[in-house]
Amino acid sequence: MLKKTAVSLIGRIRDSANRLIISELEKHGVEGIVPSHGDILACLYQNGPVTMKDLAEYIHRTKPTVTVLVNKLVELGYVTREKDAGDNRITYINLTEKGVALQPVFNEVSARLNAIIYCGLTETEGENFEKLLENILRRF
Amino acid sequence: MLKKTAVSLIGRIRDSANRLIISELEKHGVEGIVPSHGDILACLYQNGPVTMKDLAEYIHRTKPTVTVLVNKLVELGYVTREKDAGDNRITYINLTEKGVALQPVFNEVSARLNAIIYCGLTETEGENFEKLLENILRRF
DNA sequence: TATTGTAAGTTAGATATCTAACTATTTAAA
DNA sequence: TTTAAATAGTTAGATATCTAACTTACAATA
Repeated sequence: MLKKTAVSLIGRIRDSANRLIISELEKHGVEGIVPSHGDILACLYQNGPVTMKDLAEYIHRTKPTVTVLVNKLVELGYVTREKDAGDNRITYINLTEKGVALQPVFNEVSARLNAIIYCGLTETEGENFEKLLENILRRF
Repeated sequence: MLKKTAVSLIGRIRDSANRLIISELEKHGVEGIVPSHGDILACLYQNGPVTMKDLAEYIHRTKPTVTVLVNKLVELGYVTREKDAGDNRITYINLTEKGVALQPVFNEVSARLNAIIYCGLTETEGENFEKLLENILRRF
């Protein structure tokens, strides 16, 4: 018998994941960073300098939100803004040394989070879970 | 091969679900209501008058958040506050007629959302999915 | 070339959410 | 009985998020 609790559970898992990320980062002495900031840093670790527009797409947030998030990361010294030489509308976001230095911490937090999510699942079950989530997302 | 995308997908499904709820409610002429307001109304539909404290527990939000959410629902005319006669610290939240009248709309939106989530799953698969989500949540 | 449109980014204003601090009331302990 | 502790709820202040409107720069078309 279905309980129809999936939506609620998904919301609560997201909340729990966000809290865990914030508290793990604080344990490593990193303060003022929330998961969306982490998404931005993750994008920069993977792709190098990225425009505001591409950042917004990557982290699935609007451009004004990304402006606010990047402002914060600039204040905290993790990234810098840089105007594109050819097209003056475009701003590239770059990691600073401090930003680069954060990568091992992020990998650790990420591993801890994925351990909680995937723990107890076989490889196949994990793959099926991911496929199921992808299919759900596609139906919206 | 695991992609380790589950956390990200869960976050995006939540965002999509929230957007769907808001847009479906607006289609029915209901404005200014977000999913957390819906959680409060759902609690009232199921349990009748409830205290602020119990509401907070039920919807997994803090008391100050519930205060804000209830303020909004009062402004919009869906609920009223009522002091407990015996213990003056306690406030009960009651549905108004307008609040009760919203129940069918909520049921419809809820059905639409669950159709998206559970569509394509057999009964057993749905149950396993719910169990999996419950287990993940328990591990945090 | 001038005008019109499009694209990138920020600013403004609103809101849900949190933590911390506060008020008011009830309960417990001295 | 008086004082201390616990409980219910709100207020204050901060922040991430959104939509709408704005600015600036480039592109296209007349």
